[in-house]
Formats: sequence, C-alpha cells, structure tokens
Amino acid sequence: MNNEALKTIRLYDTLLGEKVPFEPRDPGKVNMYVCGLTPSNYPHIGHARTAVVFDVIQRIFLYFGYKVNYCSNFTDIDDKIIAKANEEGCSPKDLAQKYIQIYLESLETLNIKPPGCFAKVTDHISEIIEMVEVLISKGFAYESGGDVYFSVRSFKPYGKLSKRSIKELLVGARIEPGEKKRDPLDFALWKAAKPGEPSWESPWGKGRPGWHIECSAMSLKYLGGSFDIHGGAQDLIFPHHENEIAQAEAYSGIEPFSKYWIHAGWVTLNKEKMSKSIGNVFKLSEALSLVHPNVLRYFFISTLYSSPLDYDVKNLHQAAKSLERIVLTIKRLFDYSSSAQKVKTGADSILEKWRNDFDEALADNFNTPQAIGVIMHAVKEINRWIKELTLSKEDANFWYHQMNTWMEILGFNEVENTNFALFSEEEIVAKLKDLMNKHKIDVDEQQSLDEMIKALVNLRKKCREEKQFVLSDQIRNELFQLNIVLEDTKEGTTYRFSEELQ
RNA sequence: GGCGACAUGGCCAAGUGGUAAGGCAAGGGUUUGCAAAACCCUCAUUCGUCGGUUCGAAUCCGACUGUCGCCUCCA
Repeated sequence: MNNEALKTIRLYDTLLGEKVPFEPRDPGKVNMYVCGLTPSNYPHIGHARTAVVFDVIQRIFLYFGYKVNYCSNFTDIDDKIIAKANEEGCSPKDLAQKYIQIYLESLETLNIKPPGCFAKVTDHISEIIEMVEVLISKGFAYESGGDVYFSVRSFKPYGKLSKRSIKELLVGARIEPGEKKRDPLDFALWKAAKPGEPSWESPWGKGRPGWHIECSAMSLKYLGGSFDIHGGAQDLIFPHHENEIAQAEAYSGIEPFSKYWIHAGWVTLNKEKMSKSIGNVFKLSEALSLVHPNVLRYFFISTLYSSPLDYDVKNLHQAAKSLERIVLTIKRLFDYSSSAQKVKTGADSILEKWRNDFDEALADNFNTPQAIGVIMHAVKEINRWIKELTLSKEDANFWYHQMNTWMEILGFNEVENTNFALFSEEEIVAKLKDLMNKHKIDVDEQQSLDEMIKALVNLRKKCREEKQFVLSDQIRNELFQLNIVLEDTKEGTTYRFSEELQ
C-alpha cells in the first residue's frame, strides 16, 4: 500500500458501542496507547492474547501505510508488587525488573513487534505529581491525610465508557478501612507511604502514585491530547479506563482523552475468565511448551479479537492442523517445479480479488478470522493448480511469496519453519535411539536428529524394495507414534513432524 | 440485587436486513503396495425458544431460557 490512498479502517469503539470509520488526529499517523501490565508474576495466556491482538492491529495499520506511534507501559510500583517483593525477599524494583524482562522475552518469542515506547511508572513520578497538583487546583481532587483522591462526583461524564451511573455504582461501594475518602467512589491518585514502602517526595509528603493515574499521565506525555486509540483488555474498561478518562479530561480539559477505545476479549478456561482471585491462570510458558508460537498466534487470531476465547488443548490442536495445511501448501509451492507451462488459472484477476478480500477483511474491524478464510480459499485453489500442473514455475514462485506476505502481515514468524512436533527434541532423540536399537541400526552419538530419522527411513526403503511391507509399515507406524509422518513421493520419502493426536 | 455481553452444524468460527465463509472432525471417491499429503463429492431449508416489525431477519424489537462477565485485584 502506498501513502497516497490510505485504506479506511472501520473499528468497533467501546465508548460509542458501534463500528465507526477510523480518522486519525494526525493524517496518516496512528497514536496508540495500550495498557500493559503490572509485572508481579509470570505472564499468562491472557497477557499473550492481548499482546498478540494489538501486535496484529499495529501490523495492519502499518500494512495499510499508516505510521504508528505505539506506546505501552509497565505499572512497576503498586500494592501487588510490594506484597510480592516481600514474598520473594527482594526489592520491589528488582521484582518488577525481573518480570518485565520475562515479559519482554515472551514478546520476542511470540514475534510481537514491541511498542515504540514502553513507559514505566517509576520513571514518570514528576509528571504524575504535576497532574495531581493540577487536579487538586481545579477542584477535581483533594488531599486527605497524605493521600490524594479523585472526586468522582466532580466529573459529570463519569461512567460513559463502562455505561454505568454513579447511582448504580454506589450500590455495593464502600470505604475500606484505612482509606480516607470523602465518597466511596473516589479513587486514590496518590497514596501516602506506609513504613518500609518505596516512596517519593511530593507536596503531600512521601508517597507513591495510585493505580490509573500513571496511564493518563504517560499517554498524554507521549501521545498528546485526543490521541487516536486507547486499548487494553476488556477487564480494564472498569474501573481503570473509566478512571483514566475522568483524570485526563478533568486535567487537560481536552475531550476526548482518546478518540477510540479498543478492548480485547479475555481468555477463558472452561468458559470461565482467568482470574487472579479464582486462581485459574494458565501460564504462557505452559502453552508454549505444548505448541510452537506460530500455532498459539494462529489460535489467537482465528477468533475476532474482541470475542472471548476459550483456552482448550483440543482447540489448540485444531489451530495446529489448520496452520499446518497452510504451511504445507507454502512448502509445496516452494518445491514445485514443473515444466514451464503457461498459466491457465486466470491468476491475475484472482489475485486482485483475493488481495482485495484480504484487505477488506482486515480493514473491517481487524477481522483476522475472515482474512484467514481468504488465505484458506487460496490454499485450496493453489493446491488444485499444482495438482493439475497449471502453474508455471514463475507463478509458483509468485504465489509462494504472496502467501508468505499474507502470513507476515498477520505476524507469523518464518511460518515455513513452524514446528508441529509434540515432543521435545531430547525425547524424540531418546525414542529414536530405542527404535534404532530395536531394528539393529548402529547408533552414533554424533548423529543428528535428521540423520537418525533418515537411517530408519532407509531401512524402511530397503524393506519396501524387498516387498517386506509388514516391516516397512511397522517402521512407518513407529515413527508416527513420535509424530513423525512419512510421505512417499516420486522423488523419494520425506518426513515431517505433524501434530497428529494418537 | 443492579447493569451488561453472548447463544450459528460433532467441535472451533465468520457473517449484523437480501436469503448460512472457512477450518478441524466424519463418510464416499481419485491417488498409493498400503499410507500420508493433495484434489473431487457429502455433511446447518437453518442460526437458543416463543412472538412481533418487514416484500424479506441469523441479522431489528419484545418476552423467555441458558452461559459468562462487571459492580473487589485482574490482560
């Protein structure tokens, strides 16, 4: 895409509750802030989904020719961090740093283009203090015994994002012991330091920022007033984003704080939301021990970003099989070398249509499942062309690159190298050694995995040549038990790891 | 209790007024020594239930049922 004719993207805005055309504040440029996390534990699969969702959204904007200024954050000081640090016997700073590092590594594993800016709360204390001072001076906030609270009732539009009224919020609201609020709905902008807690000097004495204020302060600092997109997972709508709007609009007097609000659906486990209080969290590392990152990404984006997604091993497996179909077709295109026949497919006009369908899908509220549908459609046609030998070498090469391009737009990393093995390499090697011993093949400790498999494939080949099909089929079946699938072609036997459920 | 979201074939999942994409699974066929992969065919007269609006609804309205969520920390 070129910059002259930027694709119009329609997106679902949580605040309006409807799909609207995206019109950036600055032409051709997207200013996007996505709430990151509190680095106090290992990332779970829900964190991963949100990160992948906004990664894809960023990639779609880039694909359509927009410049993207993407900012995210770490809330690296708060009650949970302090509590966890005491638990682990380290400083809150070290604790946050440790989990930030782990999270950043996860992003890399998942092939997520990191946000251009990753703001940390502890680096923005002065901005936060300045914001709180202004809120007090404008009458939206008040100091109370070293704490500072935002007066929710002073901000009339409160509740506009989460669609609730102050009246209904009052039901069930209460003041926790130790809080010095005037009104149960008020929330802390600044918290006075308790003994032993990390703290910063402020006009109200030593203390630290409350939750919510940091995202308003940092997004305004890096993206300015009325930036384009504020995102996060759905559980942040209330109170986090509601409070952000209140603070930011009260502070700056600029409305809207953010032009569009995008929220990612959460990951459920047995249809129930993963939640710290329930304790049913599924770590990202556990999912990645089961499947390749590309499979996890496929699993995430085969559902619309805003829908709930139920994590289930069976569903992961389905994702793997679907992705494998695409990968095998791409590999087939690469290997394809027929005599240079003329194109009989009318591929040009079809390309035009498919590209258009793909683009329209992504432009319509980032509809990745539909875009995948377009790719699947291409997969089917391409396989038929290959079968019917109606593709020239050049065409095969062309489609090979087109398929790869599409997959890259969706953020897959070297999709051809996606590993569908279900066992670790050590496990497979150990089991292959057993097999080789069983079939009286010499095991060389220096042998690679590939060489070991080929040794068994060669034995099977010999059996087949001698028409000993019982034995040759047995070897094939034994390899199949290790998720190694053999395919006999005219050029010989190939193998691949496939996620076949036994 | 208050508020809200969702309910599409065995499973996953698009589609938000014009007559049900796609994937996984399954069955039949081509191919194969047999497989695998691939291709062809089959697989929801129907979109939780009951009403209503409309020439026309999975899509709009109402009621009901079910599931989940928010009102407490959460991506």
